[in-house]
Amino acid sequence: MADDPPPVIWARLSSQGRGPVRTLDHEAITAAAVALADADGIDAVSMRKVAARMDSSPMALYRHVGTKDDLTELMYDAVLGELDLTGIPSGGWRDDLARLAREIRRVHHAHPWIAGFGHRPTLGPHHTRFVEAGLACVDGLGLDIDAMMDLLSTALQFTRGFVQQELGEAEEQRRTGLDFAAYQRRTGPYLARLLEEGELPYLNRLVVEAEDFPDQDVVFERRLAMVLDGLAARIDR
Amino acid sequence: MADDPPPVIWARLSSQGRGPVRTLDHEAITAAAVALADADGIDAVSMRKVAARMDSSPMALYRHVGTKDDLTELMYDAVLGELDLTGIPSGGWRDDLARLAREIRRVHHAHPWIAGFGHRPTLGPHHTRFVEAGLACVDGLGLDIDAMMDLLSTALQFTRGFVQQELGEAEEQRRTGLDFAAYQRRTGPYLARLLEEGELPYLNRLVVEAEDFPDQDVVFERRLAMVLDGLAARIDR
DNA sequence: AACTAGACGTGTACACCGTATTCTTCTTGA
DNA sequence: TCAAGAAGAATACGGTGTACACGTCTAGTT
Repeated sequence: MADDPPPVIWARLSSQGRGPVRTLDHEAITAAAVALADADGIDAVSMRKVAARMDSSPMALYRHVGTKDDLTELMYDAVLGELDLTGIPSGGWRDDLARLAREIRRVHHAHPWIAGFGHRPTLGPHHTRFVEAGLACVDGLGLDIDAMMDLLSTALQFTRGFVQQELGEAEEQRRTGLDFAAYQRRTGPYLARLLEEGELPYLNRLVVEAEDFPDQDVVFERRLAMVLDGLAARIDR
Repeated sequence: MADDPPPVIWARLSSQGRGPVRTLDHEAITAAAVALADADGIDAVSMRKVAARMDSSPMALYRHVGTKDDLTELMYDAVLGELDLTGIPSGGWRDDLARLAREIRRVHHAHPWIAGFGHRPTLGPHHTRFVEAGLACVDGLGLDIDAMMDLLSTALQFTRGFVQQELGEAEEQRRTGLDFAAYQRRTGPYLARLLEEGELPYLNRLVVEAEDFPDQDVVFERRLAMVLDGLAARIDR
């Protein structure tokens, strides 16, 4: 046996053994990192700052997380722990999927920094719990597991795409410290010049005709309903 | 007048004036950065490495891009320039939107690093061209601009959500240098332990019953068709 | 009861990052 | 002719992730 690869982070969450009593554990570290990201954005999460927030030293964290990527994976799963899945599945697939989608969107609003994550599937406890709940919503419809996954994933992939775009601009404003007015002041002159050239009729219609500040909750519900209509057509087939 | 805010990058693409002849311009810088990202991933794109690739110095780039965020915006728009929009709109909204979605997915496969971007709307020439083409696809259906945007955005937001998940795992593998076998070797034992505990019936069904290596092209088309079915229901209403 | 293997946290160090500042060199408009 | 100012280079600063060596504390073994 040469080199066992380093096991996945979820298999490394060991308990107290030999040695000094712990002053740190991965849960406290994760919580500190999440708090930092919530307060100052994901860019503010550095091993040094997390350590400082815990009155510890940067390298001490590496006893518990292995690498910064591990920490971000822990952060992501921790946030998924805030999903409210009570009463799911209820038996009505459409309402259940809509609830899941709204919950996903809700935690993204609570922690906008997760929108930038790759969202690769992990084996974290909260993520697996979420997948279980999601597939349970589309069980009993006479579909095989692949078709069930199609339904669930389509709804959730749309949701994440929506949220990513929705929060992208907001996060950018927070990151650069510019509010929307400042953004418009910056963008306006160039936008005006573009429109004057007259080559962009639809961009022009967007500026002139589109609702100015649409309620994103309403927009989300409208588009989600369309997606769910598409799933319904598949189920009734 | 105190401090004009620095204008948006697209308004700063000046031409030669007084001073030494340029050896750099934003197009060459962008191309070098994109090539670097394609070859070694987005993390390899640093001002120093881009400069080195151009036999220049890091600070020379700042004559042309202002900030690294500007450079990434230029990179993103440059990649959108690879979208093939010929013949769009053709008059059939469903085929057109499907083509747009496939094109978006195609450029993501060609440049996987763009999946991690916030995708906030920019005023880059290729992005605006893309929006124009997209809205043209859903024009003439008797819908106002907001409803048109709903149709287009729903299709594209699903697409980006799909692609982001699809490429997340692949990018992670490339970044960590682990192929799928190594990933499974790493993940397998923990996954097996999870399944043995018997609390995750659907995860178990996924492992046992799901198709092992589904063709992602097929999966994408299947889900995209569902989404477009949902849009059709809205249009025919 | 004594010993020791190993876990825990610390300090230092290295290579790298984005970019502010300063400087020399070159071109062009007046 | 000449000054204004743009291009690019050099240097430097404060930040990053983390490798490595170290002293300290404890649980299990002898």
